Amino acid sequence: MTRNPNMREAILSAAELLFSTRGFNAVSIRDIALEAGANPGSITYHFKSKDGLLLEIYKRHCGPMNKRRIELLVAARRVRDVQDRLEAIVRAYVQPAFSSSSDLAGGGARFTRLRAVMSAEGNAVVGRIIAEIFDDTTNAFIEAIEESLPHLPRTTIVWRSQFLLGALYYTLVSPERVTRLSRGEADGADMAEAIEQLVASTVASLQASDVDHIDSGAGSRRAKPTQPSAKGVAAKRKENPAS
Amino acid sequence: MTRNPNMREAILSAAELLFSTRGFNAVSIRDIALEAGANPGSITYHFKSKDGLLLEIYKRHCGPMNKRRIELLVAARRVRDVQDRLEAIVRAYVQPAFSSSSDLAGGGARFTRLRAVMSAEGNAVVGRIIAEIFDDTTNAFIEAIEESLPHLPRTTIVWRSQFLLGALYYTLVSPERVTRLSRGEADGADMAEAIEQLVASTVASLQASDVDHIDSGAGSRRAKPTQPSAKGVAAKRKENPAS
DNA sequence: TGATATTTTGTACAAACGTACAAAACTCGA
DNA sequence: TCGAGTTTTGTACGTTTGTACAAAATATCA
Repeated sequence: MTRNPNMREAILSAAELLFSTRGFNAVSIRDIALEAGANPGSITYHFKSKDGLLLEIYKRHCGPMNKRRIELLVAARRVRDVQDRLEAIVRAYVQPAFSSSSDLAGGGARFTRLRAVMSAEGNAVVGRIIAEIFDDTTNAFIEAIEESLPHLPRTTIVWRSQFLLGALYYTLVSPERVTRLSRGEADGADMAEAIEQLVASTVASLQASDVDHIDSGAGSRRAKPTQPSAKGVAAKRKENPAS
Repeated sequence: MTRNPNMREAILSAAELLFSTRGFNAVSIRDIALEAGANPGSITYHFKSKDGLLLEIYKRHCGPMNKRRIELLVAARRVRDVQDRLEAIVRAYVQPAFSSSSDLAGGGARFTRLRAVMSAEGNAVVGRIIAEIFDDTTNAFIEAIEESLPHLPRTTIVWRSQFLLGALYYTLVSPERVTRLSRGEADGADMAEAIEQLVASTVASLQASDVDHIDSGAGSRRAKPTQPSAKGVAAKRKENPAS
């Protein structure tokens, strides 16, 4: 069908790069054309519109990434030791976000960074995709974690999965902050190190006991200390509930 | 000096709201004027340019927020029990990001969300401010954590502080994700709950032992198991180092 | 009140935006 | 080699953008 797929690929790649670093609205079609060595007109030819281009980027990456995640998750659930299994589950979620499963070289981190930026901008085009495509995968992970940590309320797992995704995003958005604050001792752009740190941190977070809730009474409370903590720590929370 | 400060405030407030939800470039000066009930021309009168407006928003919030953080940090460092102290330190960092210390009602979370969005967009105006204004405060927190967890390498603390900030940002950027994934059992917009969950998660993360590094030799390795973990967990990291 | 300073308004403009479209260049099967 | 189909190019369009600026309105103080 397409005689020269190179240009189409070049446009997708250039758009991905620019969108993921500057945001959607800060990048013009002319910017993308320049970066890709293409003519502005050929972008509308291939992708109909700027929104269409963004949509195509998502279509390109979402499938392979989540497929890889599920593959790794299935393997992870078979791990015997609870501690090791939990780590494998978290790793199955994190790893494909950094390195692309498909042939697209190293595009994984770039696409994840793109997702972070679009999420921050509240991009309307992307808004719908998120819930439809990603929630299924995320739910599979939450279920797997629930199974490994049956004492932990689902709501707490959801909160901690939110923190994981946020940490993941921000690591890709501002890696230079890690380098700067560590005074050069650590490299925020070292993806392998980032994965290890993120997995270790998240596993520890998940293994912590549930937070103490102030509504001491009913249902949702089932603080069963799994790990350390839970001493005189509670109910300090009322001074400034925020907007 | 200013005869009617209301309009100036209204513009700042409207800009803050719009920037923090849509991003910088997606919002036009005319949008802000409409939201504030002002004339587009009066925005350039008060703030010189769109960049100047953004800068003024930062000036308005950064000082009070970091001042409050340091106040809470000083108090936190005096806590005797190590566990409680660590929690107090993390809370001192998190709490002012959600609820504004100053008179501006509930503007804390909105400004923090703005910071998240600007960070994701790689906003040039803001780029400089971050390092100058925030790093001092952040370093004070890292030092306090170092003091409470002397066995943990500074680099690891930096990584985990990165994850904390990312989690904080994303919680404000996409609260509806928490609500959705928890099937309505949790409310992602419940700031008090978010703070508790975030503090608990972060304290657990910080208390975890250092990650195992593969370069088994020299210097930076000093894995001294503080908490649970560290079993057969290591060196699984080479399959796909990412871009 | 009248003079002065400050704020708001309305309009204007050059530049950049997303997109459309006809012409040119190209590819490839027959 | 020819001709149909595909891709690329160049240009042009109507909008919207950030900003400038003179005029009008408003507040402040003698």
